[in-house]
Amino acid sequence: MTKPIAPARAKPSHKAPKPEAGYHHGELQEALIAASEAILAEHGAEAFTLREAARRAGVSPAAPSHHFGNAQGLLTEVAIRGYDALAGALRDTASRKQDTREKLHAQGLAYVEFALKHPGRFQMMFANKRLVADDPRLRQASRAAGREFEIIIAELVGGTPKQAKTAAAAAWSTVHGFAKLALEDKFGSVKSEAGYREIMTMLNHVLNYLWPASNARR
Amino acid sequence: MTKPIAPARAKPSHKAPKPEAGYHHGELQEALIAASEAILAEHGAEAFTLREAARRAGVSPAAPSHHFGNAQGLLTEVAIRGYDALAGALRDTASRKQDTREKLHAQGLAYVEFALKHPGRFQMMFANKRLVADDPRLRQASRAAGREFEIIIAELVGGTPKQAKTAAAAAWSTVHGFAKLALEDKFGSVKSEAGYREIMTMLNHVLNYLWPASNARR
DNA sequence: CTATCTATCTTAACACTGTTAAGATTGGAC
DNA sequence: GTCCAATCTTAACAGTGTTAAGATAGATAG
Repeated sequence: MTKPIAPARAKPSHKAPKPEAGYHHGELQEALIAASEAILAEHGAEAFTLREAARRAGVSPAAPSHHFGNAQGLLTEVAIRGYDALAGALRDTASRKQDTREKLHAQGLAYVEFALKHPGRFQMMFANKRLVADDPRLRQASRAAGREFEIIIAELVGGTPKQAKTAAAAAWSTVHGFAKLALEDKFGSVKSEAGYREIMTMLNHVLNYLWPASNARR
Repeated sequence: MTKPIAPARAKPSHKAPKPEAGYHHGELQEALIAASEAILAEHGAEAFTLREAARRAGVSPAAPSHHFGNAQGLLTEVAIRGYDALAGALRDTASRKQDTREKLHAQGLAYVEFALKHPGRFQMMFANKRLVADDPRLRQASRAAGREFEIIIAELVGGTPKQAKTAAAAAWSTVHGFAKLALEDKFGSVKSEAGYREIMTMLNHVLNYLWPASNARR
């Protein structure tokens, strides 16, 4: 599945000057993924439609099946990239701080920021039933993102691996729950810029409130 | 919308011994809600279908519209009852403990237990886009459930109302995030009885890990 | 250079879905 | 006893994901 990455843009050298003539080439996968991400960004996770993705990519509704099998396959690819982006954001954030405690705090902020700025993608990443939940690459991408947390946590709390895992689960739960509740407007509207900033300062308080405990326990 | 609660079961006294003859009467709302809850319990939130709910209630696909407007209306009613049940569970749980700290801990366990035992209902309660998100009764029911947390939290941490709200948000985020992540299999499979118990003991550790801080700060 | 092969895409169809308008049926109000 | 408003059905519409069968194009082999 997912093809061998395509032969690096095979050029139709003799005819058709524009690459959009007749048939798509190796770019369809990317075009479909991009189209899907655009839908998620513009209208949220529930608005995704395989046909709309195909429409935006300029192909027939049946075309995606040859590359991704079905809608779940395409969305799984989108989710994998989402986890990669999330892991990258968490890693970048941590790298910008010196103090371990600050790294964790910054990661918490970055996690929620990611969720609130890319709600459609974020929701889809955690909509197992719309994905191929047991896809190895998806599972690995998800675990890799979680590991970014564990690395900092282990540095902070020490203890046995199991203790670190529990602490990481606690941290992840907090920021994930906060993000989810915020996205469901449980802390007020997140649409306006003012609402967004209010929620982020609230998160700041929440993190300062909960996580000092981890610091004291090493 | 949602009708004036129906005239208390108008009996077809003279004909038709069985109440299932020809037309439904004041019981359709209840029948549809029950059918919807059954679908959620059996196959999860994504499996819900208005037509299937109508099918189970023994009516045509168009019948629900007269009572709930559309699918969102019906699901909103289901979500309201879900929040009521959740609030009741949280209240009952708290009432069974003496120590405030234990009340909070027990509520955390009860929250996740509710989510894991009624995943379909729980997921639907937090699927704003599938509900009439601004329905006053829904908002009130949601707030009432959240208040069960705030009551205990305020008792535990004291401080200003805003501090209490922040602490409640922290507590709610933790258990909500844990439940959500568990439901997406991020802590291992929750299907088996063994997996369920493992996750609940993990939650126990998480709560003991995070919330003692609240205790120390009063 | 030509023939063939295989991946890619389209067309057409199927079984679904939610929603709506128009008509039938009912029980109770007047 | 007649009308009325609520309730339900029938029928239709636009839209969905998926599949099978056929068309097309690019690469490959002779």
